[in-house]
Amino acid sequence: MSLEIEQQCERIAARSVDLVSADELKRKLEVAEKEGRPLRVKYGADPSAPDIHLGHVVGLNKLRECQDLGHAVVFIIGDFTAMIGDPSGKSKTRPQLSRDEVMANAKSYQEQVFQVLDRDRTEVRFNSEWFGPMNFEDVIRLSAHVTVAQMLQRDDFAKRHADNQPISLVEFLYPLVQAYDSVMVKADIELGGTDQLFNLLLGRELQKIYGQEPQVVLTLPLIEGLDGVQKMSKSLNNYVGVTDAPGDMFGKLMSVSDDLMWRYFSLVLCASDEEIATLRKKHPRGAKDALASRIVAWFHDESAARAASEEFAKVFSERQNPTDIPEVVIGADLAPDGLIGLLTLLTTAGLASSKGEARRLVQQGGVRIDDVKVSDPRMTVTIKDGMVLRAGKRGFARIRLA
RNA sequence: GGCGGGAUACCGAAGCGGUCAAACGGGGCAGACUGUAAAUCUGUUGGCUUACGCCUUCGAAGGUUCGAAUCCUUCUCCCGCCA
Repeated sequence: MSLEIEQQCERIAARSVDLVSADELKRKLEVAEKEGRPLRVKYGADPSAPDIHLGHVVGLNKLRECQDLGHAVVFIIGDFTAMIGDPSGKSKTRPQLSRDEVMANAKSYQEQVFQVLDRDRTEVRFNSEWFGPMNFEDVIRLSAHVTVAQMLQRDDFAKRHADNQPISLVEFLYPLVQAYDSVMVKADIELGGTDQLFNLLLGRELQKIYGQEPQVVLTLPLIEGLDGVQKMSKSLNNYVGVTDAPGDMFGKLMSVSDDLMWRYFSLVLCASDEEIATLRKKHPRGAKDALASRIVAWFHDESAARAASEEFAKVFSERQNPTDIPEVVIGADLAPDGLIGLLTLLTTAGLASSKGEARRLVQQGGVRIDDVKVSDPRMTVTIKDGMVLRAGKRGFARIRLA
């Protein structure tokens, strides 16, 4: 029996960065088993952006593992927080959202989340449930529990304070809000990215103050985005969304650097070290194809993954035209006698946002008509119905005459 | 309340009367190469124009000047320090 606890502990701690503390976790697991109740694993989500990406999946995977061990996930949607506005990791204040926006986001959020989580072992809560009814007096009482010095222990606060960067009072309130969530749901474990460590620990402090046993804190690595350096986030546009179309998803994953792909294998696909060691022996191109295929298959299906892989090879390895090319209808008014200026053609086809950009594309040798390179920006094109215009590696349009 | 600092193109950041559509870095885009939309290297990166050139842009509005991102005035916003 105790061996089993040992194993559970290991499973839960796998891939994690911080665990506060292993002993407490063990004890909680023992008590839970004795009492025959699941542990409550809390995870907070910010519904200010409606779509989840692979960065979130890292945490969701861990939650799913906990569920598979028989525990319960308390998934908190920070609807109250989002309506106030949210300071992002870039230390900028996000715009506040209306109730309707938040609810719409929360809905699509849940749909996506349950592609990873087990619905039956998940309790979804909105934190407006307890923050909504609070009045200002309650807020003051709550904030009295924490000192400014404590707040300044948080790394980014300390840094910004030292650099004379502004810190809004509201930002001091957020960790408190999150910590109070833990009190309200009586969390046994809280999970978050490494940037959440302070907030998670504050949850422990607050729980103690409210006479509860402090939650175990578990942090997971923040996965780097497509740029390979900064953490994956929507605002940096370096993310792979779980709702991305199969082709886009596959392509984005193929653009992950060779070094980074192993982290994706581990954190997104939960591949074991042995499995990764085996994959490392393969050609990186093949390993990356496997990575992309598996992720596409997960969030779409096998056939979509196969199709995406084949399409990718066709377009980027063999430099052929893709199977589906968006069609652009050229009106007769734009092309009298079927003649049109090359630059006008490129902009109306949506392959360049201005004639200047179109000219640049042509001059740099990035434009082809029916696979024939064109290099004169001044050229006039005779339109043939069905001709394929290519701009750069990814821009395609099939021209249709009106 | 007092004092100081700042607002420049997608972002960061130079420039401090003409040679500024504005250095440099990042990002983006393109090309070469390749195993890929990896890595690396090169080019390019306000709009219109075949081009000469023209137009818009340096927080906002006025002003000085032959000429302003650069000087003056007012305004708006942001930040810090001392109270």
